[in-house]
Amino acid sequence: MDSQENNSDTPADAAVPLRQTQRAQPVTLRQVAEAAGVSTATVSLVVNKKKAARISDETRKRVRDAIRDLGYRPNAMAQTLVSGSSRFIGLVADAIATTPFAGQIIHGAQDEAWKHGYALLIANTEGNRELETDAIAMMLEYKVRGILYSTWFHRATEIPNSLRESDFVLVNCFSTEPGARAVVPDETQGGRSATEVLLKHGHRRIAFINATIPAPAKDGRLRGYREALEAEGIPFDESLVLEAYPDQEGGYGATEELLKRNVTAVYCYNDRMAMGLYDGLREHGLSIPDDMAVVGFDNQEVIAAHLRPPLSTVSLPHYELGAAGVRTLLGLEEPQASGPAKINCPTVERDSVRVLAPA
Amino acid sequence: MDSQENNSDTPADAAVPLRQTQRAQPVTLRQVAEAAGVSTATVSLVVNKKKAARISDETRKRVRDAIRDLGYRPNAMAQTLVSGSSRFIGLVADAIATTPFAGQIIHGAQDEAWKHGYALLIANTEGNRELETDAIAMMLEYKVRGILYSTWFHRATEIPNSLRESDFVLVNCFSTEPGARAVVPDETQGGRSATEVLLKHGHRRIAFINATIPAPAKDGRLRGYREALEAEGIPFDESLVLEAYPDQEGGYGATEELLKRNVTAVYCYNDRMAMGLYDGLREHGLSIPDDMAVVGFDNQEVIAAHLRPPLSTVSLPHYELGAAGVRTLLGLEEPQASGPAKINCPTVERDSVRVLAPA
DNA sequence: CCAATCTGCTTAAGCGTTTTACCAAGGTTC
DNA sequence: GAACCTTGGTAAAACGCTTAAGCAGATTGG
Repeated sequence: MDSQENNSDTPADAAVPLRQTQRAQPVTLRQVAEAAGVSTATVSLVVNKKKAARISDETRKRVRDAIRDLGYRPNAMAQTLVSGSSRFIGLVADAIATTPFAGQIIHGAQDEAWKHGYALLIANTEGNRELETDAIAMMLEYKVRGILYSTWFHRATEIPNSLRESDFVLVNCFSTEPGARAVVPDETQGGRSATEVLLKHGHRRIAFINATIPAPAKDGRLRGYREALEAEGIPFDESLVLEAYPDQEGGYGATEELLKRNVTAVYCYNDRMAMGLYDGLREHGLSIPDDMAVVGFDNQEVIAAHLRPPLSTVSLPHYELGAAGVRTLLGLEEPQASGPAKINCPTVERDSVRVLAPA
Repeated sequence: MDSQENNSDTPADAAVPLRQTQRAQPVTLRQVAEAAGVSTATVSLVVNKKKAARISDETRKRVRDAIRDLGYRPNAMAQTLVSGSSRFIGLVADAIATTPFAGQIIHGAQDEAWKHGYALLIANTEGNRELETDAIAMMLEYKVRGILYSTWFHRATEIPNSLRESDFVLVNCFSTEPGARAVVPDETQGGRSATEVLLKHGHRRIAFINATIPAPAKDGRLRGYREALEAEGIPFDESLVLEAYPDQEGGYGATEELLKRNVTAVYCYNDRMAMGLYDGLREHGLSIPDDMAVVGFDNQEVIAAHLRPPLSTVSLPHYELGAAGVRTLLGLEEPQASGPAKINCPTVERDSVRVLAPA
């Protein structure tokens, strides 16, 4: 729709009054019809490029000229009203901006929705149940095609009741309820990948600093670690798994314990812990990756890419989650046999891991 | 609207078939009217709580019961169609997720829009002009109340032509064109505040590591630095202003030069530079804040709050920008005499600055 | 007891589209 | 030249809602 060109032969600033007229009262189909000397049906047929419709080229042109001259834009509300279904997809998020994560979900959802001709309607609930109900109500009133219900960290969730009135997909969260479609990151595969990066570089004694707080990520990332070790024939050694609060302080605080383990590499539950650990190791005069190889998890760009040395890590695929959520909603994704669809967490290799020098 | 309670006297799982019926064919006003034995006008009046309308309590109750039993939701499209103006505000962003910043703008805009009964329609253009035109067209077709046009970093911008067909406000960017409303961060005040944090703690020889790349921020933050010094009667010393690429590497690389300046404090163009500088200072065995006080700019949470020690900085008020954008659009903000409205950049004091020990 | 007012509701037009059914005029066919 | 088809269009209903105008019946005023 490139109808904003100035195709009149008046000077450019003549557009100003025109514009204001338009702003006050948008041009309708009827006006176009009158201008072109045809019925509204004809204009509609031309606008929608109906192949089956029999409209002469001459009339078609008259209509198109009128559209351009008047700067006509279809009223999507009216279209929706008659067609019955809107081109909206709703996205309700519990924390739009607490982390860059939610932003990525929005981004992925928006791109994918757009690709299929849908617009994204977003609402932020800040974890507030009442706001959430209102937000969902609003979306239902706008007759959205469906709703993406997302959380900023991977967790189990309850399905709000009003959500059931619409088609919906859980994004980055899941429910035990049968039949609820959901997409989540594949934590186990991520944990496996993180560990494999270390294994690939020759490390055999690898510590894992897990989180203290329970979460699907905690279990999955540990499972992946075990799986990777076992695939290499390395017996799982419980004493190499530490736990700390999953932030910088936690990583920093775990340094002492870690050094007692006599390992050559460590896999941290997340990048923030790795960031803290960097400080701890540095204080002990140890260098990364020579004295200790480190991998993180999450790929929090601002941190991981800019630590010194840049941190090898595993990406939490938020963009993909948003996009896959939309595809699932629209039924474009293979339906899962059971449980949530698991999205791959790709490895991001940087400089915090190097081939282990022979001892 | 709490209409999803199950108020029938059938068992709870009777809700399932009901739900599916609804999904197929949403309940309309007319159906409610029939169920309640009144006209659609009456239902409409009850739904919209028109005070002036004369409806008996008994009828009112019958209608409300019918609404609840049927799970009626008004069709916002139809409402919009008749009222002529939608309750949408569009937000077009050039980079939704490149940084957490855009997320904050969305968040602020969403909250404020919501407060005034508007829903946010977002589009991400990734800097692509064609996508942008399409996105704006879509918003115009949905008859948005107005459009927020935002950029992820503060800069001058051209106003896309189609944007003019609607009410609009530039957010985090501006145009030289007269009459274009805009909201931007007050870089100069921010620079002043950053410097004042240092001055307040007794520092007098304060370096400024500015960015090499031209931007409103570069000029404004420098101006603020000068103003703050001059307000304290400290002459501006050009040799204390360094320049580096505004990222971690840049900050790290500036360490040597900085140390030649014999200063007790440094104000960095942004947090990422400060992060790099932390590394550089640490390599020289210097401690923050004892050997060098540091302040940053941007308040990029993931970095600033979690550096060791946590970094004092100045906040880029993205949330406020989004919110102020909405208020400006709705005409709730005092109109600016001229130029963009400048939003305050608040100081965030952490531990990277301490009172200067007497020499 | 008639007019005026009030109460409680309904009727119907209209918002901007889409779409089905239909129509008139001209061209073929036989 | 009647029966048919084709072409190029139009008329009108419908989508779900709001709202101004109207209309009965009850109540009040004089």
